[in-house]
Amino acid sequence: MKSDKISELTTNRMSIYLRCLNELADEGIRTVSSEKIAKRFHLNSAQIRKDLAYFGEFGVRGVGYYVEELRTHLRKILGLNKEHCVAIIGAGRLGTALTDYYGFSQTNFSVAALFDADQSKIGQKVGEVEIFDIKDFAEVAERDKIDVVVIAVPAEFAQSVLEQVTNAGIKAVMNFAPSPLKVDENVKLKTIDLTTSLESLSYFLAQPAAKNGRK
Amino acid sequence: MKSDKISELTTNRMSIYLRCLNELADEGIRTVSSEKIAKRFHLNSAQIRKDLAYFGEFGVRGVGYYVEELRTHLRKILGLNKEHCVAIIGAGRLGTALTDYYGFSQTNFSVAALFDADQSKIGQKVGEVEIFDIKDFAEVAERDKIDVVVIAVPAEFAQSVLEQVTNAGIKAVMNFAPSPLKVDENVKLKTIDLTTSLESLSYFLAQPAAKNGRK
DNA sequence: TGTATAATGTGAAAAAGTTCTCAAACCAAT
DNA sequence: ATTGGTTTGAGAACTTTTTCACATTATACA
Ligand SMILES: NC(=O)c1ccc[n+]([C@@H]2O[C@H](COP(=O)([O-])OP(=O)(O)OC[C@H]3O[C@@H](n4cnc5c(N)ncnc54)[C@H](O)[C@@H]3O)[C@@H](O)[C@H]2O)c1
Ligand SMILES: NC(=O)c1ccc[n+]([C@@H]2O[C@H](COP(=O)([O-])OP(=O)(O)OC[C@H]3O[C@@H](n4cnc5c(N)ncnc54)[C@H](O)[C@@H]3O)[C@@H](O)[C@H]2O)c1
Repeated sequence: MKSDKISELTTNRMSIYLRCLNELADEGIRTVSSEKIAKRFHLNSAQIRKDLAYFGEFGVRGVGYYVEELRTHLRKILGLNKEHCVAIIGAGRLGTALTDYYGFSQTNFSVAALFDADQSKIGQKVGEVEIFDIKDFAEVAERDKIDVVVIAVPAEFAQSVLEQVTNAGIKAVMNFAPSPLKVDENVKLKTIDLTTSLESLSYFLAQPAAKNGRK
Repeated sequence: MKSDKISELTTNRMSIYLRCLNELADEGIRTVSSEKIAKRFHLNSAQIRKDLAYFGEFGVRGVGYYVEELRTHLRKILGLNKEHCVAIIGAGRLGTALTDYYGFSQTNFSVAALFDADQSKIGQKVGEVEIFDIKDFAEVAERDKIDVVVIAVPAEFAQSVLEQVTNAGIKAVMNFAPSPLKVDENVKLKTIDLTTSLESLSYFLAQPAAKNGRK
């Protein structure tokens, strides 16, 4: 198949598939069918096959997929065969929670630097990670080979921070500020909006069909 | 129009529209057209009208929408005309960051309680919010009228926590653990998966089309 | 009152995404 | 080799979501 325009829904699922395969590999399972993956992880087998087929023919008919081999393919496809250096902008509550999280984690992402505008925070450290002045972003990012930025500043500053980091050449940004951001189309922006998620839950609770209420 | 099966994409956008209207109201703007909202917040005007039309006829032809009136409708639709009490399970780094965040916030959601399994944490407080033993969840949740739960425990415990809270009658759950959870269909589960989001960004960086690289 | 302008609400068309189905390919056993 | 059981990959069918296009309804003003 080998298509070129892959939807984000598909790439998100690729990440999920990788996680599933990691679990299978940990258990020493060598081959697995799309049907087995689907059953175990509550997914749809046709969708798994279709998603994978966008990227190549990884399976063997009558057999399924070789777990190790497919893992390698997925890691390659997702760009996880290289280390990514993450900078977090905003050394507040969320920023520091994320720093600890990714700093301690076993993934290909490591937090290389924190940035803030508050002079009293600059120079301090969160765990191993130093807090720099946001003014020095371009310089530090170049030196530390930052390729992913997480925005964790108050909403009103998010757009300006976004522009600062994209001007410095950053192409991938994850945003936690509840603010609709405008970005150049050659930059990938992913906004995680907790308010929207919570309000969507609230909508569900408000529906009569849901037959809510304790007991 | 007044349909009954509304997609989650639509409800998420309703939350966005409400945020936009709040901003307009703050500026003293009284009426606005779908086109104006779309231009300003980088949305699609036809989609705004279609989304709103699922719930009623809120606009006036030739005029647009009355900002205050539409806000009221949106808040009602999203179930934001009542307070929601949130419990966060897992008083770790993420759990405490979220507690502070929502505790300080101006929304209809307030964090009423934290729960943990670690005996050394139980009885302590994060800001104003007490940490309870997860064993006492049903009891405390009933007393404090908890209606939304946030799961912030390590992945391996997420499924069991989910079952505990749904057994206690909780119908809306937001999950941060990177774990595929199985849930009853009368419960709304929303998983926010940072690993998947980051890996999706990494995929984008790995694409040759993206012409990446600093400078 | 009539005409020009504005902007909604909604069917229809288009696009995107998911699921079904089955020929083709593989393995194991005879 | 041939048969039978499996499972992929991919076209077709179906579903959902988005966008288009415009008749309809409202306002303003002559
Ligand atoms: N805390 C949470 O759990 C949480 C959850 C979801 C979303 N968010 C969002 O994440 C963002 C941060 O939340 P928080 O609770 O960590 O806030 P916070 O106030 O604790 O931290 C924000 C930090 O950003 C810094 N900052 C401000 N302007 C800056 C700039 N121009 N450049 C660099 N740094 C700057 C501040 O000095 C501060 O240290 C907000 O937009 C919030 O809505 C927070
Ligand atoms: N820290 C982050 O920034 C971050 C970001 C995204 C996702 N996550 C996810 O959120 C979850 C929590 O992350 P964290 O960094 O806060 O971890 P953490 O280790 O700091 O905190 C986890 C807490 O959960 C408690 N816990 C364990 N089992 C429990 C149970 N059965 N019932 C109640 N409490 C229990 C632990 O005692 C601990 O206090 C993890 O699944 C993690 O993958 C964390």
